[in-house]
Amino acid sequence: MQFKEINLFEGISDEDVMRMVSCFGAKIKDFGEGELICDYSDTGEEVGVMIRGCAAMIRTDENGEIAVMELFAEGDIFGEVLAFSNEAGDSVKVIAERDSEVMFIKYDQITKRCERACEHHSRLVANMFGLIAKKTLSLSQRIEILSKKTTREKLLYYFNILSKKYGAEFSLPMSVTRLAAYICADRSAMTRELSRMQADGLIEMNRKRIKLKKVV
Amino acid sequence: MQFKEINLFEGISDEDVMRMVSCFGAKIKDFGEGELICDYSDTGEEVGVMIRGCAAMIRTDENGEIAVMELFAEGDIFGEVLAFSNEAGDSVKVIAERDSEVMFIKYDQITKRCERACEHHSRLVANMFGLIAKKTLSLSQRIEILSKKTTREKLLYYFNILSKKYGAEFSLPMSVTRLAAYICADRSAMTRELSRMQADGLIEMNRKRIKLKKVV
DNA sequence: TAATATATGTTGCAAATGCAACATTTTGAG
DNA sequence: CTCAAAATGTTGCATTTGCAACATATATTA
Repeated sequence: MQFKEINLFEGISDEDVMRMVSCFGAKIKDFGEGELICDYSDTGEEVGVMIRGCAAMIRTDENGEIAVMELFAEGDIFGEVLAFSNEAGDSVKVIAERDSEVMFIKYDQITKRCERACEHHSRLVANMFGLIAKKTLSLSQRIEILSKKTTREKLLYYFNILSKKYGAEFSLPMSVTRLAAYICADRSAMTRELSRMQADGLIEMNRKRIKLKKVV
Repeated sequence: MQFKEINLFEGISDEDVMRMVSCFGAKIKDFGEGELICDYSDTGEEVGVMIRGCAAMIRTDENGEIAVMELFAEGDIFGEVLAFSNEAGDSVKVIAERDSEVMFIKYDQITKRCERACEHHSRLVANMFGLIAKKTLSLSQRIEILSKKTTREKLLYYFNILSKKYGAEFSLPMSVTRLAAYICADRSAMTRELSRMQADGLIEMNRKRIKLKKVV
């Protein structure tokens, strides 16, 4: 295991992580492909850390419609309190997409100063804040995008965010189909708008490769 | 001062709050109406706690357009890391709307275990998690709303959330105009849709008072 | 490799929406 | 109370969008 690559444990050595894990009474479990990692009907006050593999958070509504809410890769954390609202009372589950290893830590163990006063506890708390803040940021970013009126405005706003990160030429970090879902637009309508934007000389596009002509 | 009413300090006595404040080196400042509380151009690693009064987070974009992003009441916390993304590089400021009192605490003081080992430090951290989680929840709730295709679906989803909280009859927690901004719809178009929903027997509505006929 | 599933691209059409312009009501300041 | 400002309600019209039904391209698996 290389815990160093997991953001939650950044700045903490593998040995210290192991020490904290036992101090916290955290559990590490293995899951095969398709196996249920957790179910948010029974609310556990735990945070899950993807040590290895990947998983998907799946929502099933009362009509049986299934939606992938989030994908988790190695190093990602997930938990009931972390970034999803389930006001509709739908079934929300996390399912392993491959063979995976997940660590479960109780929230109150993170917030409490443990009795043995683990050296790196405050670092863990700071990392946790950082991760939640990052998630919060990506949520508010998406709200900014969704608050634009037209598909063109949504796309341009999103492309500008990407261009600030990667420059005027970049590859989409997701498929076109997923992009449509992300900006909550009909896929075909979005493709049509992308064509128009090319015709209007705003972008050049080839598959996932995009060149933003006029950076705002 | 009654710190007990401030969520961040819940479960901590006023005396202990004062003790922690001095231990943290936190500052309490007064602001008059219209005064600048903080500016996110110069990024301070602090969290602000509204002790008294209220304030607004204001964004000004490159075209000089002004938008109220958030309103803060007594007990609310705000901070750079907390729930806003500023990819567009707009000017974001927090302005006092009345005479107000604000406490500023440095993030790392919250995450670090202080040297004098304040008794209630872990309670503070837990409260902070709770507040961020609450904010995260409201953000993802808004995303759920914005992801609905039609104005009617947005409204019904939002009304159902409210009805789970307050029952089938409730008052809007904001003005109709603000509701339109919240669901990112044109105000007049939204009003039109509300009329149609009444005509279709989905709701009864009188000003802010709403009765949801068919709870989903 | 072939066969199948998935992703992408295109278009007509009906429905939903934004926008503008207006009337009316409510609120708040003096 | 009076008056002005803000909020609310209404409607016609042009634009944008979702939807359906396709064709084609790419990826995946047997």
